[in-house]
Amino acid sequence: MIKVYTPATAAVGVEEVLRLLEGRWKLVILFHLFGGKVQRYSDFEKLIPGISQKMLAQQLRQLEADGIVARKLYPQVPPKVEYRLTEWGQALCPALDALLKWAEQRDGFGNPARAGRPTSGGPAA
Amino acid sequence: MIKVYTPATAAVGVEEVLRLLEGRWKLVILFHLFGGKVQRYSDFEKLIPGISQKMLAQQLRQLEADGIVARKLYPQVPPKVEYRLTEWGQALCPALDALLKWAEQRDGFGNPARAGRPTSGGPAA
DNA sequence: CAGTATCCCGCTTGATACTG
DNA sequence: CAGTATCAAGCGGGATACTG
Repeated sequence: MIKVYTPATAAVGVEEVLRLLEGRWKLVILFHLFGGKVQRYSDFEKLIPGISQKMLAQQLRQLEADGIVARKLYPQVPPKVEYRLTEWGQALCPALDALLKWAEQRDGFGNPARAGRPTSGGPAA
Repeated sequence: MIKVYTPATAAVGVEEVLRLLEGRWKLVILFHLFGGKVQRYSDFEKLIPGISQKMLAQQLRQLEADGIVARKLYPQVPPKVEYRLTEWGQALCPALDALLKWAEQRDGFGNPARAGRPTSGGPAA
């Protein structure tokens, strides 16, 4: 079954994907899980400096609700929880790579080295 | 030259890309330009119901500043302005397709038909 | 250990009006 | 035709404190 998109439906489709990925910390979380890695709640707190417990929990819950990460609770005291990617979540990796590759091409197309809006750069602050 | 990413730098890279794409109307605009299509300001107003002049202008300016769309002004009265994608902007299309394809795979991985957060679906309202 | 509950602030968006 | 200017609202996110 091949889906056909109009400009409007394609845009909506991509927007839905972006909505899954938007959120100040989701990408970092994801990239700490790609490749089959498994992390505990406290691992993320160490791996991601600056994140608050509220945000960590919130972003994880959303990723879980969206079927991207899987949560495994070990009912013991003290509690132990593991996070890993779902199969579908893993499948996201190549798509994100495509975006990265696209970004890398930027200066390859005779683009005048982004005068307008530095994406991060500018002279080292 | 092959770029090497850590979880953190990869996340930042993708975030930078997402920042270019975020904005209530950018994707629709983009999809109305993919395939070499050229549009005038007023075309967008017709093609995109609900968009205000302020938002249209703003999103176009940002896309232009980011090197994704090119603006061509014909100095005449009344003014005429055309928008098209840059080469780099065109190159974004396959990457977005990858995201769309990923979204389509969702139910293919034994995902329980997204109980948590319907991305749009649910039984026809 | 792994969370939840509140309060507050900034930024993006929307509505509306005006102009070269 | 192709914009700019101004003002207010909504929502995501940060700081902080508390709990099974």
